[in-house]
Amino acid sequence: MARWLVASAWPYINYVPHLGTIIGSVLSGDVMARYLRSKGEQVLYVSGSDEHGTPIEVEAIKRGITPRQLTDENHEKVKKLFEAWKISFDNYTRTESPVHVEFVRDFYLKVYRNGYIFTQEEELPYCPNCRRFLPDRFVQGQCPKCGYPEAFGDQCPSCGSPLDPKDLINPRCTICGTTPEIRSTKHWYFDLPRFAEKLKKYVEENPRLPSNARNFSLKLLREGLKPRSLTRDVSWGIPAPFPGAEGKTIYVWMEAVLGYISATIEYWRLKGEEEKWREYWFNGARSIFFIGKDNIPFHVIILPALLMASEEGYELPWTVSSTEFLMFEGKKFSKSQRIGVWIDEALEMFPVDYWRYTLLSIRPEVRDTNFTWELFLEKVNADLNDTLGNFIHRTLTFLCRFFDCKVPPEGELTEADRQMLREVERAKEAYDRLLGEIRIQQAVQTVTELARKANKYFNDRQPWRLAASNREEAATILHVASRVVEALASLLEAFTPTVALEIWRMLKLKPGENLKAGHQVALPKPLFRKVSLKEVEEKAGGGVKVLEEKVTPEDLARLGLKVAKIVEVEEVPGARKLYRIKLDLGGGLIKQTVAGLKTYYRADELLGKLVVVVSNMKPVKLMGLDSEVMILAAEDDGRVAILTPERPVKPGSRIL
RNA sequence: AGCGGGGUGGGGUAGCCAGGUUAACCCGCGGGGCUCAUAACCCCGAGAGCCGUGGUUCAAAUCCACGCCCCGCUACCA
Repeated sequence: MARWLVASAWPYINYVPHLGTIIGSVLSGDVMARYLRSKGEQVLYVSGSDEHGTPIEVEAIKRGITPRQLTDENHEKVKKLFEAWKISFDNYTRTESPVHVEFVRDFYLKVYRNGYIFTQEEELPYCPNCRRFLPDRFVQGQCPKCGYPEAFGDQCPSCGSPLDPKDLINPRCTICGTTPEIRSTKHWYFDLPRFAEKLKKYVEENPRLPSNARNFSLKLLREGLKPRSLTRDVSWGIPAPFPGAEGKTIYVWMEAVLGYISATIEYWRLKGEEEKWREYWFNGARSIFFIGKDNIPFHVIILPALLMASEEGYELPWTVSSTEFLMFEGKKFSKSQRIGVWIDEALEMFPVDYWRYTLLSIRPEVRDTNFTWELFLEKVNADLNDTLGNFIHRTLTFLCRFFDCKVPPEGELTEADRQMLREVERAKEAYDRLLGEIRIQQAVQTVTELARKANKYFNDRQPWRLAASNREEAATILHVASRVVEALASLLEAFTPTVALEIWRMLKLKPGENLKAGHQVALPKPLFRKVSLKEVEEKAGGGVKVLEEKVTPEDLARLGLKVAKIVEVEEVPGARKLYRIKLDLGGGLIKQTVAGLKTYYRADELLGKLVVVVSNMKPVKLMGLDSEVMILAAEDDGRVAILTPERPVKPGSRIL
């Protein structure tokens, strides 16, 4: 029998993960681990907290604690959260684990002795005040290409040009603001290009890789691999084991990917079976990695190359399930802008299986998908509550009301009954086939679809009509319906484990046990409840989530949209983009605005123009000048056009 | 800029790799049925011809080319 290692990407724990992080990694991995276990396979599911590196060090400094204190705290928190999310890890460990540290050092020493590591001097920005070398992201300054003042050392967010920190004008350290200097430092490199041929073969000959992972990796290989730097001048990390590398640590990415192995070792060491981990990494063991698409190079290129470089004969990743991204209400999840839902707040709002079901049913397998509250309501109310929950509840209630909560015997099956039982088998087959291809989204749908068919069956057969007149036939129908409930429990286990357990409990069965005629079930209680938009609004309030509201004519009226005529345009001393503009709003009313139009319009172009304004803006001061209204303009990729009435109307005309 | 992934009824998705019955499913919408069940459930109907153009083919949403649009990546941000 094959041994399976299920692995999910290690969350970087400078903060709690959000919904997008876990659907691609730990939640998907959990489904697969549960599924394979249910098939009787030998499965080990591992992951852990990724806790080294500059961002965590900086976060700790900000909070006045040590990095270790920070990660101790966050690791405990995240670990507990994953338990609450019912993620069935066999080992959720961390990169500070002594087993990991020891393994990484041994591993790289081996790779070093095998001759795949070399050193090189390079020049990097160094902050004399923080006394540290700065990663590119930690240097900010003016972009040499477009002049944007807040460009990062690796890229300008305004014009998109890739940059080198040395090119920035007036560079500064983002931690303390000091001007960095360029210092020379020596670093150790992993000779990745040496594995290009073998990697190409690996990718090309692995038919299981999803197309995004495959194509992206082949593209990287076509473009040519570069040596990967292995070390950093950062104190918070695993000390590099190479001779002469005192004071250097291993770059976080390059050690965290080895965590999959160290977590396996740690698991078996704790069990007292020191050598057993090898069964999960050698001799035909199969590994499945669950990651987001941003992680493809590390799992399809770098990890396999490192395994090759060890020359120990490790099995390479059997497949990598790389999802696209989950968006939140049409936007990227953003910690700084508070866009999204984090896994701690999610559970404070609704039961874990509401989330698991919704996320799994929109798992971004083909393209980016979008989480919206509207969608959440649809999944919970229509799928879970109305379809699944109601079918189970109506069946068990019927059973208790008419048959003393006892499962009746099968009796004589009609074609419709046989058809229903065939649908159960068909659903199980589809479920197996789809999960075998790691198509979780479709597999979830298969289960809901079965419940739908069961509702139809129940309706068509109308057992309530027969309960008095033809008790035997009614009995047969309820026998069949009960078996569907039983099947739903096992099919739901991987997706919504808490609900599955609850169904087993109501059936008074142990998970996986078969239902027999005469078996007594419990009085049912509803598995789900409906969620209202209002409830979401109340719970999700606090500015964390944004609900898309439809606008009424009254809302439009609130803006006080009016036509106004520009009667005066003046430059604002000292401002690069601003004009001070006076507008005639009709009836002798003159209001002033300060608008950023100077780069788009000359003063004489604006003078006399009829424009659309929001007349009841809350006044603000810009460059010390009052701005009371706002001129509406359209923006298209850097070009700006003022809105103006299509034929002349009186200033002050209302806009409807 | 280059590269990768996409553009399918009003909304959300599947189908595309392995071309082929009336383009599937959920929500929503209009009408009807049932009353066992959590105002649930079931049925019927309206609504797209699959971004555009051109090609390959007996046959294309599915393959190819070009164009337009969206998202992401470009690897010392984790």
